Amino acid sequence: MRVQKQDFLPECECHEEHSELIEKGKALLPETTELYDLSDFFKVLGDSTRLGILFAIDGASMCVCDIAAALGMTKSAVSHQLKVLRQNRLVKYSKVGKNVFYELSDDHVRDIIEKALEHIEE
Amino acid sequence: MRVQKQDFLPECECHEEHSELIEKGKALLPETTELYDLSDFFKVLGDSTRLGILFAIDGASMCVCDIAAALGMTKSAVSHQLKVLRQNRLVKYSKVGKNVFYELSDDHVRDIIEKALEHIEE
DNA sequence: TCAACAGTTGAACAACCATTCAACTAATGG
DNA sequence: CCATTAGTTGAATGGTTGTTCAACTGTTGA
Repeated sequence: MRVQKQDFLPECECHEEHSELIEKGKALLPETTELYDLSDFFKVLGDSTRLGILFAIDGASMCVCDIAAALGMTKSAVSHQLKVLRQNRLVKYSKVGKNVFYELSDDHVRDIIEKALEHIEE
Repeated sequence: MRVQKQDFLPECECHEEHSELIEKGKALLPETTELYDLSDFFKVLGDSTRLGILFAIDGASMCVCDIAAALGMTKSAVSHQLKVLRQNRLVKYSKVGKNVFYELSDDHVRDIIEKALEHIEE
């Protein structure tokens, strides 16, 4: 969701005393586009179906039909989510006959999921 | 080991030849609850406002009013998102007079965001 | 040539979610 | 005690999004 910056400032007034703090906080903010790219990336991982797909194809590439069978979902639902993963370059695919085999595009994502798993298991 | 049949199976039939592949994929899936916990965690990070808050308070704790000023948003909107961050233990807070100061709860999250930034910058 | 199957896609629908608004609590200073 | 300000909260609203359904493409094998 694209949030618009407001032209007016929030209604409180404590920032008159904290102006340096606010400047410091502002300085830490990435570029707006970078912030959106980052949240978009996390948004892709923020769905159990898409995560399930990533886990399932970790190890060996699988065709859509098999992924659907492994997750207990329809091909259509899986295909829709594969499209999202494709558009965000988290998976790559190759056609073999009637089948389309998907696999992880790199192991950067593996690391991030690994780290997140460590975080929630504590 | 026998595969347990689900209420509905995907309508395709290629899994008859690929049954080992499917089993392999299924074996890689985490427990359902763990998958949901993981996607919930990423969901929290999948919002530019919440990410902005995390960036802003990285370095020094800030009160709600200042965070709102740094992000150019209303206190209410920020407070709602701080609640989400609180409930997921990504931030902690301390009251000082009328102000409530928020800070990052640990630097596990910093690492994950760092890694994700590396991933999208390529 | 044609039937069957793997996969994709767009529309529709429902569930979800972020912001706004207004009302509220609590702390401060006069 | 009262006015003011920081912060929270619930309801309402509008946008987003995941799944379903049906229709479609393209490949295979008979």
